[in-house]
Amino acid sequence: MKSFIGTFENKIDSKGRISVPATFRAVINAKSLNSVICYSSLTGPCIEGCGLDRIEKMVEALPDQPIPGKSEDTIAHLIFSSARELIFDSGGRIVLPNDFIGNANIDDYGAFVGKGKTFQIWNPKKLKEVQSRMLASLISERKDRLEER
Amino acid sequence: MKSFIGTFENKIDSKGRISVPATFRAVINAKSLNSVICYSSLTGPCIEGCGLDRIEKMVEALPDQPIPGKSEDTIAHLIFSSARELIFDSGGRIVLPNDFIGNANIDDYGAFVGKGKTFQIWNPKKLKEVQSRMLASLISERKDRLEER
DNA sequence: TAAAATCCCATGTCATACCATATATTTCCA
DNA sequence: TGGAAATATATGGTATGACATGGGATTTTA
Repeated sequence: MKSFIGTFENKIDSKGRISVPATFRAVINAKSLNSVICYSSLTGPCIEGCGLDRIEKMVEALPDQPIPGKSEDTIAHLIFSSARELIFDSGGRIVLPNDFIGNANIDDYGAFVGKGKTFQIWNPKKLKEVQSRMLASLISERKDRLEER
Repeated sequence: MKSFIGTFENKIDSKGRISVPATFRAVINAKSLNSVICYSSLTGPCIEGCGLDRIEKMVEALPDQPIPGKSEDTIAHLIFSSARELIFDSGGRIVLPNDFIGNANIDDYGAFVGKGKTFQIWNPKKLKEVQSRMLASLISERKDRLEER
């Protein structure tokens, strides 16, 4: 498997540890990695994650001479500065830093959400809210398009 | 055979296992795959399925930016988050996750419906209802068109 | 030296890989 | 052309191993 797909809900213990779903670990292992890179999402209350390889690609894509005010550059710096490498323990768990947990409003359970090249970690409750909102907007969009005819 | 065609009704056992029709398996095997990717349909009460190759194409097609656009993000969220790789056992069966079964209102039998590049799994009863409704609306549309002449 | 972070081992549950059987379908020979 | 053997397919059951999670030991840092 090359892509992160599926949703998996796992427990966060008192030490902030959470099991990375085995299928996600398989994606990472296929790249001969044993860690994930995580950072606070810029688009919503969740934690974003991916393999180190994707970060490196983002670095390559950046212009060498940063142009002040250029938004991609600003965004990249925001991501890089908050990103952390979280290494799997022998059981396939990672420790979620407190600021990440706080930013994502996570308490005792975390929902891993596959998004293809990346994944996200959500408060399960919040995730359901957002997803139903997304579904609703998709349906209303379709309706609009039909009515346009 | 390259496309999923035909309808096949198979039993679901107590573990959620169901035989994938041999002709569908042949389509998958022709791509040197031994699994199907399934996800809850966004358009009706059924399970959608295809080969991993189709999903990977979708992943590649999505722009990979630090901050994704809203509509791409919605699609990625709704499809990839519910998608799962279901691997054939030695007898050519897959295990249907419970949430898929619930979403599609399936109980003891599942109907595989070929749709060309994809297939669907339905509650056989529900499928008949929907199909007869489709047929009826198609006939009435034709009638309208004939009367216009 | 105390507190926190990291590593290592231990356990119960559940999924799945494997084997077995029955039914349907095809093939091949009389 | 008919019938029997061989094959493929669908379905049932079991046991092993993987996975998620808990706790303690060791190391690091403040």
